[in-house]
Amino acid sequence: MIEFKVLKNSQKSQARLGLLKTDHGLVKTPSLVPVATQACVKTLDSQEIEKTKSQILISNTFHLFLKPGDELAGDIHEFMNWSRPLMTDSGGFQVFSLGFGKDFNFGKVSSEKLSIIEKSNQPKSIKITDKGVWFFSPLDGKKFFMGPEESIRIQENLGADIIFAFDECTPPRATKEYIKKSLERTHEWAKICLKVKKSDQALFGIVQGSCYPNLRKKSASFINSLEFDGFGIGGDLGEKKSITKNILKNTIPYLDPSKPRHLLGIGKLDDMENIIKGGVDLFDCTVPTHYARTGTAFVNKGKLDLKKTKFLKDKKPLDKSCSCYVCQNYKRNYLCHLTRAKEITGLKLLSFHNLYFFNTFVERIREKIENNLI
RNA sequence: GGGUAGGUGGCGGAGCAGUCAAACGCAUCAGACUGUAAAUCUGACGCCUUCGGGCUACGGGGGUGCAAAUCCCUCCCUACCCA
Repeated sequence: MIEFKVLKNSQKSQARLGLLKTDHGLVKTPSLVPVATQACVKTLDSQEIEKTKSQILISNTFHLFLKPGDELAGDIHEFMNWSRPLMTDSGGFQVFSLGFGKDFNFGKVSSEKLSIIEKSNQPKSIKITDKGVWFFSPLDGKKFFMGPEESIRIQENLGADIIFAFDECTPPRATKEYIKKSLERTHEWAKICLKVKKSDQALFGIVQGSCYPNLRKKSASFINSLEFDGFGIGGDLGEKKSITKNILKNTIPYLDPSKPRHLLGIGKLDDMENIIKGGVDLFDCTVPTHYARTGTAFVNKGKLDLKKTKFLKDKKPLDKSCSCYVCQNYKRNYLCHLTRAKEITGLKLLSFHNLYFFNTFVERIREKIENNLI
C-alpha cells in the first residue's frame, strides 16, 4: 500500500513536489532511487546508505530470483536490513541487457541504431515470446522462463513496497515496427501482472514506445487506463536531452497526475533537472555507484577521474562545498591512491560520496521547486 | 675453484632457426559507462612514418647460414649445489 500526495505543482514546468507514503516510511519527491540490484547498494551497508540521504532503493527481481532465490531471500527489507521504502524492478531490463544489449554490447542510451533487429527480430542469447522470455542464466547458463506471472510471484515473495510490471525494455533506436510489436506484448503483460497480483504491494505499470511520440502517447494512455498505483517510464529514453524531453512531453500528460511517475534508469546529474521539469517524481540510476567503482567522483564542476596521477598531489577534498563524510574527512590524494591501488575502501568512499552528492543535488532541485525557481 | 640452470620489452614470463617488434599477465596511458552479466569493458603501449612501410632490438662481442631471440665460440653477469 502506498499513498502519494502532490504537495506542489510548479507554475513553470511539469515539476512537482510530492510525498510518497509507504509502509516503510516516507519519500520526498522528486527523489533519486539508488540501485541495489542484489539487495545491496554495492560497497555500502544499510546504515551507510541512510547516511547518503537515500530515501528509497530499488532491487532486482531477476537477479534475486537467480541468487539466492526469492524463497531464500524472503522479505527483502528484513533480508538486507533496510527498513525504509523499497522497490523491485521486474526483470524487464534484463530482457534488454541480456538480449539485444548483450548482442551489440551497448547500453539503453546508445545512439547506435539496431538495424539487425529488422532481420531477426530476436536477440541471440534469449528468446522473447508473447508469453514471456526464455533466459539463459548468466550465472550457470541454465535455461529458465520469466514472464509477467513469474515476475509478480517473485516480487510478492520479495515484498518490496513498490513492484513493477514485467515489460520489455526496448533497445535504443530499434525500428518502429519492432517497438510497436514489443509494445503490444508489454501491454498484454501489464494486464496479466495486475490480474495475478494478490499482495497489497503497489504495482507500477510501465510505459514504453521508445522515441516515437505516438507510441509513447498510446502506451501512456493504455497503461493509465489500467488500475496501476503508479507508473514507470522505460525503454530507450534518447541519447540527447531534447529527445528525453520530447518523450516525457508525449507521456506525462497522459498519466493520472495523482499517481507517482518513475523514470526507469535515467539520472546523470545533467539529466536530473531536465527530467524533473518533465514531470518525473522518482528515478533510479546506477551512475553514482557504478561510476564510483570505476574511479569517478561527481563534483560541482563535473566529475573527477580519481585514477589520474595528478590527484596524488591534490590535497583538496573531492568537493569543498560537499558536506558528506568523505569530503569532511578525506582528501583527493588519498582517494586517488586508494583508487589506483584498487583498495576496496576507495570504492566505498567514492560510492558514498557520489550517492550523497546526487541526493543533495536532488534536494536542491526540490528546494528550487519550492521556491518557484523551476 | 668445480658443477648445474639461467640472462627476452617498465616488471613477470612465453618463444628455441624463417609466419617475431616478439604470446600472455601485470604496470602505465587514453576512452567508455544512464531500470548493474559492471571493483567492469575497449584501445594504445621500442623509435620514426607521407600509415604503404622504414629503422633499432631478445646480456656483450664474434661466427655459421639465404635467414638467428632461437645454432656455435667467447666474455660478462645471476641463482642454486659441491669444495
